[in-house]
Amino acid sequence: MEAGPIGGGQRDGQGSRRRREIVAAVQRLLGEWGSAERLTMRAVAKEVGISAPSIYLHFQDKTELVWAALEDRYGELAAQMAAAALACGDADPQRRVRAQAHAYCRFALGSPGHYRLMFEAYQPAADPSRIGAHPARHISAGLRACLHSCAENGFGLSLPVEQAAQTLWAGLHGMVSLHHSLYRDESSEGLVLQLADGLVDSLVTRAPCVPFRVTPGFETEASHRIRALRSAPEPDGPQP
Amino acid sequence: MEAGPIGGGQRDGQGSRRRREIVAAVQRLLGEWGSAERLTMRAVAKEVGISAPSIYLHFQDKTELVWAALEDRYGELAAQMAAAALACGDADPQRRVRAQAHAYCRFALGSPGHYRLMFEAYQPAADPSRIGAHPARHISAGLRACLHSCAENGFGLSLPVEQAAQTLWAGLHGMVSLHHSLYRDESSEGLVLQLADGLVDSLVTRAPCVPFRVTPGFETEASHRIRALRSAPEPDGPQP
DNA sequence: TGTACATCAGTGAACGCGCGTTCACTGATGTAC
DNA sequence: TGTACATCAGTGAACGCGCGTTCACTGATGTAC
Repeated sequence: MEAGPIGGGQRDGQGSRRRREIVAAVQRLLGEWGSAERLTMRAVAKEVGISAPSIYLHFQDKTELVWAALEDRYGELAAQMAAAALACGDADPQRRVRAQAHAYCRFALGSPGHYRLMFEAYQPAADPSRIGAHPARHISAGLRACLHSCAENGFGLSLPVEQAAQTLWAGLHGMVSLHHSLYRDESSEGLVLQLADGLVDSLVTRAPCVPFRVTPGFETEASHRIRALRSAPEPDGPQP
Repeated sequence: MEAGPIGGGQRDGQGSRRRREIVAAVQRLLGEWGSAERLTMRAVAKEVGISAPSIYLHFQDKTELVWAALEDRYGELAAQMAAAALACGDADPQRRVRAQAHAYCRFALGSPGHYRLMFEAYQPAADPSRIGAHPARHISAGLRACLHSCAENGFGLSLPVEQAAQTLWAGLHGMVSLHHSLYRDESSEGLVLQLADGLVDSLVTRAPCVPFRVTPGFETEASHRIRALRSAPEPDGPQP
């Protein structure tokens, strides 16, 4: 079909044009369907317009294909969050946090198929060496940086920055996850965004009139532990 | 095998003894495995010590079996949360909220197989008339009641009660859900409980020194919408 | 008491399906000489 | 120019597997007479 430079083959570093077509088909199917249950090799092949065995000319197995499709979605989500924060200008940093939270929720609500696959770990990691550096974890980095800038600009945080970022991420994830699982056809995007706003407001107060409520021993021990999570496994917890 | 009153059959209202054995086997398998992926009719039958077709003598299909197993787990979780709150005596209502949050997290972390099936909706509702009254939604009722009592006892809530309860539930769900999906072998129960404590502290302040931060229009409109969620579906949201 | 029958939990074998993946083969293209 | 060969994307058919579920049958038990 395609005339390539040598023997009909066409490679360009990251892969052939066909390889990119296959990944694009996966993105389309995940976008159309709300989940990954029906994402089969045959369905992907049909979407591309080729036979299922042809996929194996470009991907070793299904895991590699799915990860190829997901990997740039993590980057896309991070980019959307960064763009939303940037669109606020250098104004109120609390509004930047809100904007990032909104971007996170919009992505999750707009691409449930991608989101569930990205954060509910149906798929094993393609590269075992990546365990401990799961791309999902980089998502909270933007939130953390934004909360940090809040703290530096006179806003009060109800928790230490590290813990506030983890709490905010978990809260947003919980909101969209419950929306996907239980409220799918009843709740609305607006309602989720309102919940997200309330969470941000609870974590970032306009004036630090209430002093830090530091969980005893958290900053000295647990935040180190949380930081360590991003690179290394760890034994059991301090509070049995 | 069993001598029954008529023709060997043995029914006692809720089902035969064998029916209860099958449900117990499902509970055991969900407890042993961290998920429901391997929960097949053949696996359940093997655990009971019977053949797979025998299950169909007691359950119409797999959906009915799984729901029979899950239904009492919702009640069990609610009971554990209520018991934890009760164990605090009539002391500090903020501590009761914490105790409930801890009970929620402990249940989720201790029974990941059950929890994921309960709140991630792999399984379609057995009884379509139940849509809109999913048992998962009753879980937040205990949190709501506790937060209400906080507000009545001089504690400040950073959000209206209704919204605070939804936010707390979503936050706890997000924490345990991320733990299950991404941090399974790295994070610890203690760390999750610390995060939960921080969330509770952010929502329930010891003194109402900061006035209610009411999302504009939330109490007048959205809280009615949230209440309505518990019984009826609804159209689209106000903030597109 | 014995005999015929009804009831019902339980079984082994199999059905039909969809899945990821493999395999022998095709056919178009480019190279070597 | 023609001919033999190499390369490689792509294909139809099939494999092996596990799944939920069905079906004809068994065998133990209790009842009727």
